[in-house]
Amino acid sequence: MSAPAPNTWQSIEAEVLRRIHSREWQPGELIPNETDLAVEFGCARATVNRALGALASAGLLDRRRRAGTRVALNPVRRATLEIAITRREVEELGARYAYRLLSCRRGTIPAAVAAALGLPAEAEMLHVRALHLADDAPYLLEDRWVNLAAVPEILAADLSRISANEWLVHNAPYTKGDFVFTAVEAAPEDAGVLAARPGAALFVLERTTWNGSQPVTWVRLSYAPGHRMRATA
Amino acid sequence: MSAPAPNTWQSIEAEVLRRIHSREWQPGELIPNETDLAVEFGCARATVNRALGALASAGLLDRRRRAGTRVALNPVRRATLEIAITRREVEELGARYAYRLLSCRRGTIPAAVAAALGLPAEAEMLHVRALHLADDAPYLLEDRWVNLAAVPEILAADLSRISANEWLVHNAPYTKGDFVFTAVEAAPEDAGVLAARPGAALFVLERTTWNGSQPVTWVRLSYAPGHRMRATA
DNA sequence: AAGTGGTCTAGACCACGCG
DNA sequence: GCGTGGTCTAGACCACTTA
Repeated sequence: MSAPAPNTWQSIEAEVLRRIHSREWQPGELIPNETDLAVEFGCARATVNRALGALASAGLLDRRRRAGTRVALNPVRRATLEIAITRREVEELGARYAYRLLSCRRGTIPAAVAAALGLPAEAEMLHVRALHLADDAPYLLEDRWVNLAAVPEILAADLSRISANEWLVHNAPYTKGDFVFTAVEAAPEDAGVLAARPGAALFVLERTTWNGSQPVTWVRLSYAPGHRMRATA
Repeated sequence: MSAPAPNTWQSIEAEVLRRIHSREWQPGELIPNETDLAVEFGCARATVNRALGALASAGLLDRRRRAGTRVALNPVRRATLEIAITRREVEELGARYAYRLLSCRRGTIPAAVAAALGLPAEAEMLHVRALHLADDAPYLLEDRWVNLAAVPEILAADLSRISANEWLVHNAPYTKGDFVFTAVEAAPEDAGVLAARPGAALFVLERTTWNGSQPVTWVRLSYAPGHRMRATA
């Protein structure tokens, strides 16, 4: 007999994963409870709990008190996207970052933005349009509305030097964010800024953020044609 | 004095988050170690560890052994996308799901697919094209290459009844997946299938999956115009 | 060398939700 | 009611990394 395995929670996670993949435990099937598995693996229940918790948060197990733990019938894979400051996103591509403020003024929001934020149309907002560049080529067009009731200090920021994106990340935490990814055909005015052909397919990310229940900002990021956003799971 | 808080790990996470947001702990700053925080909060170190671990995995703290825990200088927000079976995706929209197999035959892979999978060009592959529909309208065009060395059993599946998507989720687990999101202009042949105008902007998801080190499948999902993919953080 | 986070243990209590 | 997972505790050992 070799020495027993160290029984880390990762090793138990791997063993459980093996049993799922090998169909030893079938989709939908109830697996033994934590106490029994702890005995089988010769470890503490907390260790089993950690391993099963990780698999549950990965979508491979369904766990419910009293009802026990089952192998997920329809495993939902979760892909994690890392959303960094645009400046760092560009720098990590190995490109030189530049930034240009296009316009910045107070105004009232379009109905669609008001609806997304849950604000009245007459709310005091700051509208910012800015272009982010990578190696002098247009990289991303930022079209943003900031709720001045939530972040009045942004009026004192010099948005021609620091992007609203970066200023907000450093100065306006948010507790909740909604992300929507779409593809749109470039509108003529956006195409001009992005050096794209009108009608070109643009990858667009719309983000709405709240701090607690207070809406903070709505932003539409239109990437230059050909952009690829990566994720891993 | 009121009774002490129950000191769940969530309550400690919330308190640490409050200190970060309030700038009591500044970006880049070293925060007290787990032992000291456990004393301050009047709880076990494991509880502090769990709370700080959650914040670190959310990207708000940087933790390193010996070096301690710092407030992240550039918090990287992580958005989680749930990737379900297409059938369920449609059904959860409240629409009636339908599926149509367009073509299915063995063949050799294009160079780009071979490169993504890390396979030689002459690998034995199955090429599947299929259309997923929501309420009889084209929803998603699936263009897939399956590595027959990894999943020979798929030849026995009736892919005119169950989609390759669904068959693979239930029969071919993967351990690693790469996702790429882009926007492309609809090619004439794809536009026809999707009932879209040639040149329309399509939201595209390319996924490459491996089981261990063995490539399993490469798939390109082209959504009908107007598709919105949502995520939360 | 020494201090930090990472993890395991054994035990306990509790919240939830099915029957 | 009661079995399940969820969590907390107190203590211990270890791994990593920086000084």
